[in-house]
Amino acid sequence: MARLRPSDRRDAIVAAALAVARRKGLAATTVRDVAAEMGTSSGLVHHYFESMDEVLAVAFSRVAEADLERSASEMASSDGPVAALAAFFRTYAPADSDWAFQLWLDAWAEAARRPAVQATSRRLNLAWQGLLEGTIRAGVEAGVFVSADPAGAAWRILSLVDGLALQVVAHGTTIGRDDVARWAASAAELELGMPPGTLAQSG
Amino acid sequence: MARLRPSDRRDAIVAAALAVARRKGLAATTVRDVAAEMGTSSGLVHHYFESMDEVLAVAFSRVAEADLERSASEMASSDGPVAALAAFFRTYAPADSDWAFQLWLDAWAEAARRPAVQATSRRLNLAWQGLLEGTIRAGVEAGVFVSADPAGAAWRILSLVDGLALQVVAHGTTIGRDDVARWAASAAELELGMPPGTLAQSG
DNA sequence: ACTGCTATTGGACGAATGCGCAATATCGTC
DNA sequence: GACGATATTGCGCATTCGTCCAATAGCAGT
Repeated sequence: MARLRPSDRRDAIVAAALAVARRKGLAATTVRDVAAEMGTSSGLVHHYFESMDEVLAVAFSRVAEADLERSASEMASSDGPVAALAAFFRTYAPADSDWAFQLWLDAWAEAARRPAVQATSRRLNLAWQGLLEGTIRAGVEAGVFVSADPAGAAWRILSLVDGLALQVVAHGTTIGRDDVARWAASAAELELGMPPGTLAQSG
Repeated sequence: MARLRPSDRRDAIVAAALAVARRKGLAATTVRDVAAEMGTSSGLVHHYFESMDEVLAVAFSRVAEADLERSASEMASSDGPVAALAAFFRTYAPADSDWAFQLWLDAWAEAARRPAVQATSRRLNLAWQGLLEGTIRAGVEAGVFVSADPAGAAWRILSLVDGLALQVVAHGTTIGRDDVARWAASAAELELGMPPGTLAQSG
């Protein structure tokens, strides 16, 4: 196969791993799968990554990080905490693509067996929570939110969205994507002491 | 090893599989593990089950079903909807054991790729939601809960608990088991229009 | 054109997996 | 106590896994 610059090859390996993971799941993605997807030999993968665990962690991290940054930038450019919170619900992963959230499901399950995946998953979840907590604190300071425990509120809102999205992606029935958005928003209004419908108007 | 009646042996195999899964996780449970746990040969497992997949599916279904029935019976024998709800939070799986919830994580991730797992997972999740919805309707009727949408409220409470427990089991930090119980209960109080602390007193 | 660096190859290795099968042990029945 | 049915054994087979390594091939700088 063509000789690539190291940074390009690393990207190619990660991209190939994601292509396979999308088809077979993160847990079932093997070194040989990745090599075959790229059309190269399997030894090449270990020339760039210490272990398969690391490949999967980096692959997962790439998509998850991109989603996080997109939400973060949309929230940062919003006009005030209420609009930022609305932007959060609008851009949170499951809204636009099921497969990205399926990757989260895979990562959560694999975390118990793959240290690198667990570290990445935990780091990104903490980042999401921090993003929310910061917005909530800003809203409390601005007088538009009421919360005695911004950190806990952030965990509750994040967990609710994850739990609801889980039902949609894993089971694909009874709950719809629009239910997730609507219910999560109304729960947030309740949690943060906003008048019902506030978030819907700002979305 | 002692010669057992077929139905007893099947039970013993499933029990052994669960004992191993408790230690290593369901995905990492092998035929030889199960045999060693029972103190028998590995061939015996295949004499009773078509495949290892079937063993794991039955094992998962057994614990999940048992947890559900235990909660259902505790809730049914409770004194009124408030006590029933408190019983739900008290007996819901992640509260007492991490490993059972790891089974759920595995199941949710695998659901996308294995129809049999998805069917079982969906059925049991629906049962949990139904259990909650029934309790909420009873509470609304009795005048102790306020809810315009009992079905949605049940999904929100269930999803919140799942999402919080997920953080505990998958990442093992930042959030503790007691946070899950406390936060879920207070969110339920908010959701169902109960005075704060109501559930803690009934727990 | 030559040379040094390294990206890439392709297979070997050991460990682990699910599964199948002939041989053996053990029970209930007559 | 002998016999038939079958529960149980113990190992072999083919695959697959992650990892490693010596050999090869291709590019950059002189």
